[in-house]
Amino acid sequence: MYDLIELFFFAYRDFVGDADRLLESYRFGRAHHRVLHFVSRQPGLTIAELLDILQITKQSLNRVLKELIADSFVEVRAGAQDRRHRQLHVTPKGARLARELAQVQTRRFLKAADTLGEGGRKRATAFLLAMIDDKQRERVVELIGAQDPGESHAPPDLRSGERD
Amino acid sequence: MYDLIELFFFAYRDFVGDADRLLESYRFGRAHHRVLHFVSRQPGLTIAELLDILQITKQSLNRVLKELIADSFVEVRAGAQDRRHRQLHVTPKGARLARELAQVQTRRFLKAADTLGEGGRKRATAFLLAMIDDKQRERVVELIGAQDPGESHAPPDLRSGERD
DNA sequence: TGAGATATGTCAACATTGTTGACCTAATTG
DNA sequence: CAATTAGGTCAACAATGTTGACATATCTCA
Repeated sequence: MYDLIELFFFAYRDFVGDADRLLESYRFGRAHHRVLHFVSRQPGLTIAELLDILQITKQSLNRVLKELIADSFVEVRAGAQDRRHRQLHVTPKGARLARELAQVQTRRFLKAADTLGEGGRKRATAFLLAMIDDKQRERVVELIGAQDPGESHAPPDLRSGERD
Repeated sequence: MYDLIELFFFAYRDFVGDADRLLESYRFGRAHHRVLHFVSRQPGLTIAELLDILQITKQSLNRVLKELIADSFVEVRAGAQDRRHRQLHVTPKGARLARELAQVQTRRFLKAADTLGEGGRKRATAFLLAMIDDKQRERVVELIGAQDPGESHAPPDLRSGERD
């Protein structure tokens, strides 16, 4: 399986490389990307939920989150029921960057799917899913299944008011 | 493609997590792992070749390589024809660790292949290969195709006159 | 109401791994 | 011998992770 080990390494590197190049001009790093991505995907996410997804410490999260907020890519609101919670949302500017980032990475998937032909995407999904820890898989399925995949006309998830 | 983006992220994280846990007891990090892995895969690799594979600076490489050498996981020999070259080899101890690391990661692939059934491995390989930069792909193919996969008694690759 | 528990923020120190830039040695090559 | 090449090393710095300690706001419950 040496070849798979190496392929995974190179493929992941090229995959994140796409985003890295884009992020450079904003002087952001991968950590910013991850935060922006998940906040954009799950509007209203709280700090605790985000920590749970990223599996980093709050100090590490806070460093990048502070910058995203200072630069108006992410917005914080107090929780409605429990005002201790911080609900994170992307601003229009943040949504735009998140979309751009997703686009370059999507392009790579599309090209790959094209190469693989019929059913390529489905099988890639199955493969990646199978590579995830048993204990994490269910949670990840929920996470990615929770939202509609992409460009469809899905209802904006009660997003709470931000629109371009 | 949001789901694929996220799946790739989680899958890669769990994948390297396996090795991380093992490396901890040796007080090594991922950087050490990568070096050990490629040296073990391509005995006689030179510094320049390794830099080319890893795409990091020689200063960064040297930091971890020095430790691997000091702890006798990797061994350096002067090139046979050109004594400026350093030819890197794993020691028996290094080979053992490299094998252990490959094993935990292989286990994950095997489990995934099992889940996916017939042809799963082949398609996973195709997918990962398709995800690699066009410009890098050929080189990667050479890299992973160059060596026999695993435990066999392959001839030491004629690389340049260095012999045990 | 007051005492905890909970969610978050923040300060400081440190580890790992990447970077740039400068400079050094040894070996090869023309 | 002079220039080039392969590699080593020092120093400084950046990004992102960690631990530990402590502060604040808010909620919950007796």
